[in-house]
Amino acid sequence: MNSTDTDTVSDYQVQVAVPVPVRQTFDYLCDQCLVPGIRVLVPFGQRKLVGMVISNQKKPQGRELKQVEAVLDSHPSIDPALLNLVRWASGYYHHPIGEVLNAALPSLLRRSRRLENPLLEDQYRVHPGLNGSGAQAVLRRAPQQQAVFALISKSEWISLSGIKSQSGSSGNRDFNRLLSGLLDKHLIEKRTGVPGLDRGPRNAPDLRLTEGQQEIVNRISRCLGTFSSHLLHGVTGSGKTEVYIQLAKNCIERGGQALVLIPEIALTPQLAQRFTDHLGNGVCLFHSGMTALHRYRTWWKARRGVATVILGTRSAIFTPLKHPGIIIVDEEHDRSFKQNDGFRYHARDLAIKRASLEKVPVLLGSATPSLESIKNAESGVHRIYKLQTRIGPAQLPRIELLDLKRLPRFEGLSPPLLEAVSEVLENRQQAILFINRRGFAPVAQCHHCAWQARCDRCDAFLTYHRKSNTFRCHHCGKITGARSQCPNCSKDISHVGVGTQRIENILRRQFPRANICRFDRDEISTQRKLEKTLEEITRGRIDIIVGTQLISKGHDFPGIALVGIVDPDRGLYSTDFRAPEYLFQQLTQVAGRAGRSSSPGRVIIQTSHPENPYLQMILNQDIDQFYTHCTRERRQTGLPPYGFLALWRAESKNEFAGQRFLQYVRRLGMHLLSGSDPGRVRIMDPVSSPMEKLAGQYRAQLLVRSEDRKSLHRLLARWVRQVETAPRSRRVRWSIDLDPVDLF
DNA sequence: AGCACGCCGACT
DNA sequence: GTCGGCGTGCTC
Repeated sequence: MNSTDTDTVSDYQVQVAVPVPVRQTFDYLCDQCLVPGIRVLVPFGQRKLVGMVISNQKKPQGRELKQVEAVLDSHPSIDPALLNLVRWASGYYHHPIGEVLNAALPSLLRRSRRLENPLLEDQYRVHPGLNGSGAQAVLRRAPQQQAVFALISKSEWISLSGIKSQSGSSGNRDFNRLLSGLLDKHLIEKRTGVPGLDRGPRNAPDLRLTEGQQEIVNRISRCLGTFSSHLLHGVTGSGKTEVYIQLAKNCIERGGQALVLIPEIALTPQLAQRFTDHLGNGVCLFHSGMTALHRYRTWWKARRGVATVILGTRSAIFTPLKHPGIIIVDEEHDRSFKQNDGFRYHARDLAIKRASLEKVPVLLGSATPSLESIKNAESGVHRIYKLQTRIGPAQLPRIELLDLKRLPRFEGLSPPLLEAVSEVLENRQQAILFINRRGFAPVAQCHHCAWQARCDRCDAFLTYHRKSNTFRCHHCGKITGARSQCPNCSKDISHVGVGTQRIENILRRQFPRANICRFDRDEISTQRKLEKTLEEITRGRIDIIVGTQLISKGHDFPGIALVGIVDPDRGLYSTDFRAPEYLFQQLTQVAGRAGRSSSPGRVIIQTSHPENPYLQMILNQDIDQFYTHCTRERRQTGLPPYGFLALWRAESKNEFAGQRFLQYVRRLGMHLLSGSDPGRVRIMDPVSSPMEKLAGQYRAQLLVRSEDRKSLHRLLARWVRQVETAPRSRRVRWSIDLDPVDLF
């Protein structure tokens, strides 16, 4: 253990976080002073792990420690502000710091790989000592090489990827061989370099702001350089994106970088294009659909200050910023900002925390802000701005309810809705039919013996998919071949309920001449298809779009005259206390797709419960009434944002193990509560999850409620520690979810 | 999480 | 007699 066999003297001791699910760090010796944020390779039991230095101290003391095996970074790969965010998140979410760090690092750096510039590439140019005609002669009998040579001679220093993209789709030529051929003949030369970044905006259309938009930009811009938080509540189509872009522009002019978070990759192509149009290709993307290398490149550019705007999803909240300027969270209310496995963080909340640590403003924007943000605005935490009118000639759509109790239906569609669609077609406009359910029908059953197609791994029905003739479980993803006869009595199976495929089907029969497209995850499976479909819709080549919530998020279609909501009723009767909020947000968002040009647009909602108060509020587009109503309800019941929740979850292959474990967790918690100050914390009883069986696992949960955050956290800090060290915790998979959004 | 150690059942 | 099941403990 001592350093007698080597000449090194371990003068330093470092505290290292290691990616193991243990709420604890480990100390190592090393012969140089390592600053926090540096990655190290350390021996850990029988293995070697990549860990990160959290703190250092001069004097090693006490017991024998192991040596750091290798230092992987010469500069911290996580800067101090980001490390503070990680520390804070680890404490707030009661999650092991090593795993939080893992979420914060690009995946390539989680391995024992040294920090290297991922932008370096081989570049080629025509050999400077060459005159034009010489090459022609040499390459007369090598047409392929000649083509590549011609390409290279057109530009100064071109990379392999540049050559590939410029040569078009002419087969898979072996460019490496052709290039080495040219190199051998000394016709071209090679270097390793970083591609230049043409930073200016291209074909930038005018960014003309309305008075309202400009006023908001001005007020927030005045806050650049210090922490402040802002909520932009702007109706759909009111031009929030222009506000973001102008703010980013102002921030860049002051030498800062803008971090922009968006809910899903689904809407990146359009949004990314608008940002690059105005801000040039300093705009970089970061989302899970990219390769690890591409994400690493964005990470690198952000850290070097080369990227001026980082546009990304949830996990982008951890991209390093050399000159942090502003953080923007678009569609702030969206649930996809919450990570729902492993390290369960909320990117919007981390954005606010990060802004305060980096001392920059944070802007949350939405047409339907979360109740959390509304409350924060009312209590003065956020400054609030409103955009209540649409830009240009566009007006907000008219909303109508159709009472399904009085109407016949054809495969889910009532005559007045079909009539409205037909009217839209006659006027050569476009319609969206919204049904938040994929597949053909959600239930397949036999009318004779009551057999129903169920998933054997989940408590759920199988959804029939007609196109592939399969039964699919939308919860665990299992796919089986569909059957048309009942397995018990061999009678024909009938399909109950509607999904996008069934609606598409009936529409094709009703309107055979219309161009109909389905817009759901099954149909829009790749980025490529998404872009293609969006373009077809924008060009007016599609008449009717049948879509799930995939269609409701952020897209800006000019020609939608009608939005039909086929079945909102599922959202009216849910056990989740946030169901009304989600329903309101979802319907408002999808209704917002209508009437984005001069004609106002129509929204028709079919429902069997037209008297429902929430539907009435949506009908009247009375956002204030909705928020007042919900706020009062949450306040009375002590639910978020007027109360704080934590949720223990446990799952096991054994039907009862989860609940038994949570029963034990509850006893520990009650004991802790009785010992010290009870605060205002209440521990509920363990229950099985709303869908108890999922992917073969039985799931249970235990809700903890508190009137104040402090007592909840004080309790959890000790509680989690006890649970973690209890041997029986190893018999189930358990986790703690702070501020849970889905109580499933 | 992984990996080792340890103590019980069915195998060449 | 051993191979391997997974319960338990530990990782600076």
